[in-house]
Amino acid sequence: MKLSEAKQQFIASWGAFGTHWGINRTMAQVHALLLISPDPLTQDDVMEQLSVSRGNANMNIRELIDWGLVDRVIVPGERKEYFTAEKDIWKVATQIIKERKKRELDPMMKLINQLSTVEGDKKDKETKAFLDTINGIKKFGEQADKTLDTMIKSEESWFLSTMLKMFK
Amino acid sequence: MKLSEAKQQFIASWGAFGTHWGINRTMAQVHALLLISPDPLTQDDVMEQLSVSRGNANMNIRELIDWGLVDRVIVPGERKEYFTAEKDIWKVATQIIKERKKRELDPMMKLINQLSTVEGDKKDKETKAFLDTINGIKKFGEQADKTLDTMIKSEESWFLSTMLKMFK
DNA sequence: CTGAATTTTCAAAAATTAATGAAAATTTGT
DNA sequence: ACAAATTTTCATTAATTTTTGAAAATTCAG
Repeated sequence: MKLSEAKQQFIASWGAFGTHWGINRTMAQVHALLLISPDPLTQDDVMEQLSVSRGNANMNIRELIDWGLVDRVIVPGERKEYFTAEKDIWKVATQIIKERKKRELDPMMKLINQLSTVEGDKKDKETKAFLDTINGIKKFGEQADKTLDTMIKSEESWFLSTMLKMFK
Repeated sequence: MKLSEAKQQFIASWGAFGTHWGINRTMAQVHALLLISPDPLTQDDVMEQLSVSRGNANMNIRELIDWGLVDRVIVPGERKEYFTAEKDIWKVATQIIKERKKRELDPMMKLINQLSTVEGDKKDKETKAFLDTINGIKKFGEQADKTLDTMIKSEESWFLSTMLKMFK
């Protein structure tokens, strides 16, 4: 398989993959493109290589920056902004976990905690079933919360172990 | 907060939550409804309680059965089919992980393995960057694959122990 | 300060995804 | 085997999400 073909394949598949995870296709494609680019790219590079409009490229690049997956790079003597993606896939995973935890797990747990205060007779079948479900989710969420925090915090030690692996 | 209000809240939020995970709103709502129902429900119960059409209810119930999250229940002396959801949230999580692994991780790894055979000079910057990314994903995927298999096979306290192993 | 380069916004259009509901198919009791 | 009950299908419609591109805002060199 030729490189150009493999690149296209990777970008297309990463985009399709993203849609299964609530991420829009273009955003995932921009991320894929930056992941395999040795040097930072400009918005125009992204527009051209993915055949998307200026507005679309801009929105999705900013969204990736929000997610902490892409950084702006200043190139001395250049007016345009350049963008680059974090290449260490373990760091990418950590960052995604961190953001999704913040955006999804935390609000869900807040809601579950509210719902667990529902008034009603615990002898009532409907009430009991509701509370059993809510409390099950609560316990699960608390465990997930702790575990994910541990994972997120241990980031630095992964970096170290990754570096060690690199040199042997 | 009253039970009826809490139920509505839970169903609506679970539905919204689902959309962040590539699951359609109605499917997540049907799941939520069955999770908090002490007894099995019929398609008509689902249609009525969620105000959705027959076709929609039918499609989403079947999809949940495909995912292994909902079962048909035979009620003796009744013509209609009844449906019930697995209530143990740890089992629910395991089942979802199992299915997503099969539907998403496995195909992605197949693609990555193909792409890692790309021809080209490893001295070329573009080729090197591509292969570095692909190989990084490959290693990550292999580790994730093992870890998820362990999680699927083991009971209860898998979450913390396996996750910690993954990152050390 | 000026104006050209660049980035950002956002209303409208396009594309995608989900829902409806009637018809077709299937199941089951008699 | 019949027919009523129930489930499933799927073409059409509706809702949602994404993309476009031109205008507005911003940045920055001279």
